[in-house]
Amino acid sequence: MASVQVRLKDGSVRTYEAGTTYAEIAASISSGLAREAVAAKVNGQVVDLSRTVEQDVELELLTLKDPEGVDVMRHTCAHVMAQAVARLFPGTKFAIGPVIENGFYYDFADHVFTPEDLPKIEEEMRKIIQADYPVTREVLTRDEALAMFREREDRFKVEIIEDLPADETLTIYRQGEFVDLCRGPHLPSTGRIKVFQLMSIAGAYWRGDASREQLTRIYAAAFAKKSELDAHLARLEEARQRDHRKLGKELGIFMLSKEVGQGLPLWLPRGAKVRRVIERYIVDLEERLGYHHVYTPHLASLELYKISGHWEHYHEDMYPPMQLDNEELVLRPMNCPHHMMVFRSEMHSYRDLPLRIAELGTMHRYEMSGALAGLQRVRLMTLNDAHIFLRPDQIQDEFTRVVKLIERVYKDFGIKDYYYRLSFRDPEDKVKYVQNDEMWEKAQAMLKQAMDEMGLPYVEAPGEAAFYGPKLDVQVKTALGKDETLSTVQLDFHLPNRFGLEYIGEDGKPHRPVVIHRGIVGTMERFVAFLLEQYKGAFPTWLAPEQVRIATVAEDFVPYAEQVAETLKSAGFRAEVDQRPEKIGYKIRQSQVEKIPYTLVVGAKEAEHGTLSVRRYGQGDLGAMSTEEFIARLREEVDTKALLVES
RNA sequence: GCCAGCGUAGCUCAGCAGGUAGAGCAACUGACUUGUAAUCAGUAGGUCGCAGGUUCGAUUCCUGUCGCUGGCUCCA
Repeated sequence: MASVQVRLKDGSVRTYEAGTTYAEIAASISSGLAREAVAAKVNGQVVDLSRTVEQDVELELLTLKDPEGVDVMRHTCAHVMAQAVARLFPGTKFAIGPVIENGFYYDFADHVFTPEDLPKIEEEMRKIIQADYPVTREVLTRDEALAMFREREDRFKVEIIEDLPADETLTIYRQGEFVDLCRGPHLPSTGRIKVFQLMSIAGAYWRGDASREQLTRIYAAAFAKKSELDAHLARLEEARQRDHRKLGKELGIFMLSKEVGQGLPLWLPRGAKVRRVIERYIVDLEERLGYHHVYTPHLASLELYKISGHWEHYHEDMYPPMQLDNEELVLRPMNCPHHMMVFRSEMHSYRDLPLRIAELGTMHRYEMSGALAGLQRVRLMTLNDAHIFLRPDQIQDEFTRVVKLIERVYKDFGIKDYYYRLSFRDPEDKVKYVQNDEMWEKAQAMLKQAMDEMGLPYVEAPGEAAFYGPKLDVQVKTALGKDETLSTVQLDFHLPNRFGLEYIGEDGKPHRPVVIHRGIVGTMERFVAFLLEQYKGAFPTWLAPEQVRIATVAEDFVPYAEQVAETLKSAGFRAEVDQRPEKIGYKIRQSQVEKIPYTLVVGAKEAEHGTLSVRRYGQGDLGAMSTEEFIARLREEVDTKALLVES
């Protein structure tokens, strides 16, 4: 028998006979490892402990302390769930059951699940785990596998196998009476599963394709320790508490109602105040940076969108045309064509470029009803939009300037948790994207180069581009963990052609400009939703709808409180007096619940000495100070856009 | 749009083997004139999302519809 050298994680090298299983190797190292190992990582690839070593390898034995070990457990747990479902609901068909963050899911068909089924499935899973079935691996040829799953009328598995190359060897895993087509690896036995909890039922399309069969997906969480599951559940609860829909309602930021229409938010006074501060901030900043803000109509002739190509590529997301007089009008889904027309309104010299046309552009998009979510996903939105007209040689400089602007703005809002995504076209998709291979290659390469030269990390996402060009998206996560785009920078060689844009070059001849589309704050709706979640509703002082609440200890001190409020308002701050005949404790509680940055308590002492008792949200009572001191403090906080520091 | 679940007072929620509803907070009235997270008492408020059906009788059961939630797809 040939012997092989196995290099372990600690660098030591041991010799085994070829054909030794990794489980046996684990046992030869220590009884603890024999007990705890769940899988083997061989030359970087995770495999079953039952596999054998056949040549010299690097070996790491994985336990449930390793994230990869936990993933193996999650995968086996998915099989256990499928086994439980097979026992409880015979005839259910199985699609796929992959591992995801914090757990796994499995997609089923031919059985309608209700939430009441989940405890039953969990109970059956516990029995399967208790029974501690060995999980065994078998290798089949493609034809054997095909025959097996055809026999079982498992249409999804059959389709998976049919899509694999003819010479592919396949594996199946068995545990007790259950068998599933699976690449593995798995735990040695079902009894090794630690803690899990079935979380929710959802619909999902077979292979993620909306034109295909809809399956029922059961999501589950699974961890190596109960404490980890508990922590996960606590995080979910925390997330629900910071959901912008809950906070937005509680704090009077916005409302939605079916009487107004789906996805059409009303900005309530407090939300409108926050939005106004953001709008002033970004417009002022952009004007300082050479942007020219314009106003253009929300309605447009359909002609305009035929010229731009939106009608061809984007009409499913547009409200249908209205026929009036001899005009067909649409609600605009984007501002780009209007800004193209602004550019075309006069002749431009190469010296005028870059020309930056900006607008808080309100637009309507017919989003699918199921996609709507609070302010995060709406049908009417206002974008902090701009179109920058450039010479080709200016692309990289200007792109860099825009990315720097994004970083500046994010810093001001304290946004730290984001990543860059280069969104490219899917070359296979001939319908969604305009067809011009050379343009796409050139534009995508330019974006990559610019990001590389700035030294910024990014991920690439094929199939995420706009129909007219690639883009850089800034991705953030919502409280509930969904990825969404906050800011976007898009490179466009297409619309300038469609609109026949020209500038006169140094050579006195007309040239075609390039356009950068960009949204920094993105849409006001999504941005405020994001901020609500990020700040847990406690806006920093510069953004807070009400910065100061003045609470009177008794009615006698209302005149003094009014005087203080007047002083603060004339200094440019947002202050209100709570003069109701309530106890001071009650007023303070209410001010705290409303997450107002500062609460001023005024009574006899303050009125007599002309001072204020200052309470900071998140910090508590700061003691007495003069009105001047307080204004200086406020001014400093607003000017520096200080973030809330909790003590 | 699709699959599943949910829809009771302004808000958060109870209730109902089918006999036309209840709490807390908020609102309003009154008393209390108050010192750092909820003073007390009282009043008012709901065709139980909407429309059909079953039934002597429906908030409760069934169907449809609208909306919301989770997920899929899509997207700023």
